[in-house]
Amino acid sequence: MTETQNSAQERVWQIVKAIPPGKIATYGQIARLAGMPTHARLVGKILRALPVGTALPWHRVVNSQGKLTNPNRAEQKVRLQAEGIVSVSGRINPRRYGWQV
DNA sequence: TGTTTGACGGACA
DNA sequence: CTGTCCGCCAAAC
Repeated sequence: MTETQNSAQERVWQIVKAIPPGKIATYGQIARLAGMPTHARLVGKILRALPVGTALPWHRVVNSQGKLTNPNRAEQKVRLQAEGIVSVSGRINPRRYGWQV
């Protein structure tokens, strides 16, 4: 494993960890903040590799359409609701819950 | 080293 | 609104 891979991974972790409670961010947004504007999919890949029970708020990451696309979306929805994030018709309103950086 | 995959995104019908 | 298509590119295969 190279250092660039490592730092990319750590940057993503750092950014996800910085998402405020009650807010959500998109994969593309995280990729851009990490300096990899074209690697939204890589963000998903990195999050997928997180250990179960990680302290990172992975549940605050959704796609650009405000939808939950991960394999564990049921759990994610529960966690989001626990933070007061309401989805309308299966979507999250970015105007209210989007993470303004 | 060539091919496929994918927690994406945006354009389009 | 839903569904389809394509560009993207590191990883996995």
